[in-house]
Amino acid sequence: MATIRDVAKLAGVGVGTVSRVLSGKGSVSSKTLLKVNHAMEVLSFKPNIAARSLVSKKINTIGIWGTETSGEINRDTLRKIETELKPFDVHLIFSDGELNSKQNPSAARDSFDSLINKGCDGIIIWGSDLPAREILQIENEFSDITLLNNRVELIDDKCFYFDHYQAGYVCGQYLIDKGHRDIACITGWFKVDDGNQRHQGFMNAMNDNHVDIPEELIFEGDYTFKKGYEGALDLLKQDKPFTALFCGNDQSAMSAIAAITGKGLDVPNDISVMGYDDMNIANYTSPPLTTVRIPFNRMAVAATRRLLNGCYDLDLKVDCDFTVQLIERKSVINL
Amino acid sequence: MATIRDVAKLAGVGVGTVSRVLSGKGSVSSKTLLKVNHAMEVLSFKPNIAARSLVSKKINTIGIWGTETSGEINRDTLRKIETELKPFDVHLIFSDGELNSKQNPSAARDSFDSLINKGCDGIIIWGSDLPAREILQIENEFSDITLLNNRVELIDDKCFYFDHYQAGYVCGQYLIDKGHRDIACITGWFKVDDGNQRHQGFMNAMNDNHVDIPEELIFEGDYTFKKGYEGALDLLKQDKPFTALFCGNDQSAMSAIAAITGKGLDVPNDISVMGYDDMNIANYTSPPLTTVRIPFNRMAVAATRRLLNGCYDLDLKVDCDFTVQLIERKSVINL
DNA sequence: AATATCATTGGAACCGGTTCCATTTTAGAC
DNA sequence: GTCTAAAATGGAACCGGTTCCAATGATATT
Repeated sequence: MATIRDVAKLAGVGVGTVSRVLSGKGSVSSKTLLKVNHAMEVLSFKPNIAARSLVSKKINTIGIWGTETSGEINRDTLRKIETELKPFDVHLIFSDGELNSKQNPSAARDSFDSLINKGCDGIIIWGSDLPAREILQIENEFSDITLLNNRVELIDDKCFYFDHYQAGYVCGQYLIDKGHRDIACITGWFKVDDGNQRHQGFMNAMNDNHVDIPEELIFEGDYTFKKGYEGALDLLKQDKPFTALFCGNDQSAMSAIAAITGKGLDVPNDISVMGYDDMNIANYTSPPLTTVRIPFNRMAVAATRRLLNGCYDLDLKVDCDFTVQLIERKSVINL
Repeated sequence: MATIRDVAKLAGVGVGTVSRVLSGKGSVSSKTLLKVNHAMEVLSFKPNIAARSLVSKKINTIGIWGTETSGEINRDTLRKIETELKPFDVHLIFSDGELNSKQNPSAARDSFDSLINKGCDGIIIWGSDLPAREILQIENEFSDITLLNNRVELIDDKCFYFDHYQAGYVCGQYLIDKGHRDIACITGWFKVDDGNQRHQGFMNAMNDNHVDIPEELIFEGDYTFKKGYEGALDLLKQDKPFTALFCGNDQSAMSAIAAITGKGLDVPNDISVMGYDDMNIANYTSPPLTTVRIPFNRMAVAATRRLLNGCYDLDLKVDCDFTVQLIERKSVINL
């Protein structure tokens, strides 16, 4: 592997000159430029990233951290983030908080620390799995972070969150407007803030409309396909008929539909099912899912830009306006 | 940020000694060990990764590259790969070949090069989007690669592929065994080898059983939800009734079911649908999908280990035996 | 007590870039 | 042709680790 000194020697110039050519900063005569470029070509010179990082103190990678269940770290979103990073030649590494959590209870923090030890220029923290206290401490020792789908009071400018309370309320109100009164729930994951918020919003919509949901019709889920399926079967077994089911996310809604259909009932004619998130799959369930659109991708892009601004002293525009949008498809009918 | 020299000074020892403590190699008296550890603690010393990489010529990250449509680079698989890397403190960065491919036709290669320029210790190449000639050239200049779901003759030991021909044949034979004779297809993506292979296997099963599929009942898909949906609608419009539909992957099967159901037909009673891959979603479609299991995760783990062995001179066990398994659920009936 | 052996240690040199400054070259003004 | 300002250039010093070797200290052997 050729080094900058090899290039300098071959081109008959000093290393400083080659470096100037490389960076495009400082002045270089056009004659020298040609010589150097030619030498780089001949030696197929590639600058060593480690040497560069040693001086710049930037490794041009940012980390993203979140737990398996806390949200939708899906490929599509990751790709959106990558697209933001690409123009600045920044790469993304991720670390999964839930990894090995059974063997090691502190795995969440461990996996986070692995991003810090790696020396990432910045970290996107997805979800609210880390206590606020710890986040503030991290922010203090290692300032370049942004939070996605989480809110911590003292660093509000670094938080990109969504009003899940309102979205939950919208869902509840929608089902009521459609004439449903016997309603069941497969909730999100209560260990995580947004799961509570959307449930609270939903329940308050029920309250405000004087609709009572018996406890047996509330199943605590965790956003997975598995729990959605089990939850629907469990709810059907209760001695309380219902005409609508609200699910904490689209994945559990999809598997709930599978469970309901598997029992010989029809969605939406026997039971309406409402999702939450508007993931890609929501278009292609049978029937297509009525749901509420959470602009995760836009939030992720905003969090990424905020982070880039902080890490690399940029001034990218950051969008902060995230609103609820109800997406009516075929899984909820008018009673 | 404290450096190794700060630690040495505080502990009253030389930098070599601190380095020896850090690496655990070479001998250090227990008294000195204590002093050094204490100094590191006090200064909350974290070794600088860039400086380390500069010497070791390893950046402890590997890259994974593949295009959007070529396969199932899903979160689950990435997580499996990460789990393999974690014990060796290696991170994963990925680059998406399909990114911006509309604006820039050479984007696939660009995104690959970005991994090389980054200086990754090794790269997993997923799918067969890169021509064999280019792969061999890459292997030549940059030997640490493994191929996942692709086969290139001269570097067979670095390839982890699956017999899609056989799997396609199994699917065809299964539908025939179930009594189906009027069969339609939404194929995989023909630009990619495995798409051809599974289709070829399937068609040969048809041939061997003297079943003829009219051209109108073969829709060329691309593995996406979208094409699956459109494909099913297109096939239903043809003037050729069919009792079974074979899809190139589970995603297109799922959306095909949505399309068929949306037209008021029943799966499987009117039309049986067969998937391919056995992704997680296959359990939760309505009805649950009969499909064929492709052990992507195991293949990915094998490719990862092979790469680790090459990059870091390890000797991990590499599994190479990947066999077809038919998964019967509810989307195909006996005629 | 003298010697051999081995454990322990300090620190210079190195990895391959960037930065900065002193020096040389060039171009323009008179 | 001389003077001056600006452009262009070379290379030492530096970033923060690792490696290696010479030097020292400790222990065992005779």
